[in-house]
Amino acid sequence: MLNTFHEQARAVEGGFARAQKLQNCRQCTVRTESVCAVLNSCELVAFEATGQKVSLPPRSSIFMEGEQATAIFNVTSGFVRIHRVSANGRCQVVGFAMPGDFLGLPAQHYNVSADTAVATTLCRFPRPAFLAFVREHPHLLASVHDSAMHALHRAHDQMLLLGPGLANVKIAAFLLAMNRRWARLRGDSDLIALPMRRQDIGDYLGLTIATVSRTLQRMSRQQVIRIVRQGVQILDRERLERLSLT
Amino acid sequence: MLNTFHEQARAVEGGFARAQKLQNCRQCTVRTESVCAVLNSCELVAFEATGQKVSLPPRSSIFMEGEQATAIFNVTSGFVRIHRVSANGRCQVVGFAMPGDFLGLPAQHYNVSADTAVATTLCRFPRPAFLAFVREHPHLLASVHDSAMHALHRAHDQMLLLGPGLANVKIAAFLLAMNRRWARLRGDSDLIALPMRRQDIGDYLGLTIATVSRTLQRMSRQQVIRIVRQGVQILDRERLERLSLT
DNA sequence: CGACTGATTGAACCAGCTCAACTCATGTGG
DNA sequence: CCACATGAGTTGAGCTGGTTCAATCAGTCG
Repeated sequence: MLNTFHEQARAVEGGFARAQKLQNCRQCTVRTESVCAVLNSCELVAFEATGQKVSLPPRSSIFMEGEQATAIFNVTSGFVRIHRVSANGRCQVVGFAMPGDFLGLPAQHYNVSADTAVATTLCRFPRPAFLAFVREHPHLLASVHDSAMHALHRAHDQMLLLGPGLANVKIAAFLLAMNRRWARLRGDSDLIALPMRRQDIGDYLGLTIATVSRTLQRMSRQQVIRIVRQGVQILDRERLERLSLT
Repeated sequence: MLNTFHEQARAVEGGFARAQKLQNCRQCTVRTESVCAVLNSCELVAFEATGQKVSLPPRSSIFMEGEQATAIFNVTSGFVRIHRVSANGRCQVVGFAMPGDFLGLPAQHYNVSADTAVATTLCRFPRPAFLAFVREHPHLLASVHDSAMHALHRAHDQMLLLGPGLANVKIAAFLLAMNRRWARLRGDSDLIALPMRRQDIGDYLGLTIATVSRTLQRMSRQQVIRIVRQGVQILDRERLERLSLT
């Protein structure tokens, strides 16, 4: 087990054995959800050659705010928490990345930190190789740009939640949003996986861990949800939706 | 004076006389701050041909969330408020655009609303023409993408402010951020123009108008700032910076 | 001069915060 | 196998900063 951020960072750099050559992009289960979807099979082979596969244990750092951006990533399994720390020390989770999502959109320096919530696998593309590939394939840039626009849109969505508002509403809207995101990957289901900690939910919504816990428990008592290991189950979706609008 | 959103929208579409042919991009005062900066003078002439100049009175709509995106804009003077309205009716200001900023980054539909805070002039580029031009000039796409990444970064900055935190801190950080943005355009100054209403500042920071007003008045009483018409003057920058970190 | 919009100010209230105790599951080492 | 340490989550009591609601003030524009 890796214990310091420094060791964890080195794992991602490829210094550890868990980084392997990338193979079989064509069989990749999240390809259709990812920026790679716009590449044809020929381009995919060339793209594949520039990347490597990385497996990380839970709670390890992928990259940190302010670091030189040496690579961009594509999440293939697991769950990633993206956050920033403000001058006064408050941690703001600005998003969660799940399989198919793109990390570290090409800027000189990472402007957020990313770490794994659970065991996670990623495709890692060194930045120079990625930039060179993009120059040759402008439609990939268009796709990356689309992905950035989606990220911006989600950021705006989150702002609506972050501001003032009842904890009930925030949590309900958050649960429904997570449900929709999982549905895109795994199909509709009443079960919502929540691989992150209560603290992360709080830092995402601008609530304390105590309020998150109380609110979930209240919803559970009211038979709106059932709290299960690593997630919740929706019992009364209509009521949850009504809550999220109030 | 245009009174309804509908009339205002038509003004921007070019139905009114205030839309004119675009000229003199080379003399444009904000060109170096804008995405156009990457175009050489030859490209600039071609680009210029696709756009038109639009002048709008204060408090008029540029585009609205959900509308078909028919054009993209570049602010050349004035001040623009960008916002979204949540399901429960709360208005969240997600950003302000000032001269040099790009509006309506190319997506199928606008996903935010934009309206002018004061009299504003914009370059308007019809979407099809813009997309065609970008296809011919991939480095402009790169520039637009950079601009989007900046917008994403600013969105993350704002999230840090939006969450929990004392009104003092939010307002101080907001004032300093506005000061920095104006400094890029007009050079360093103690005067901070605030062309938006108190309500907009509140909707931006997740505070009510009452709190915004009280907080500014308190800072004024404490000789940290002086409240002037359409803005504030920094009297004690060091103290303001200390406040913003607390 | 009124009418109107925006800003300021006051008083009472309340949702979520703080702080702290407690539970529960997990893992560790003797 | 148990004793213990650890970390996450839950729950309680009291506090507080910002909200709400409402009144007042100050420009601005017919």
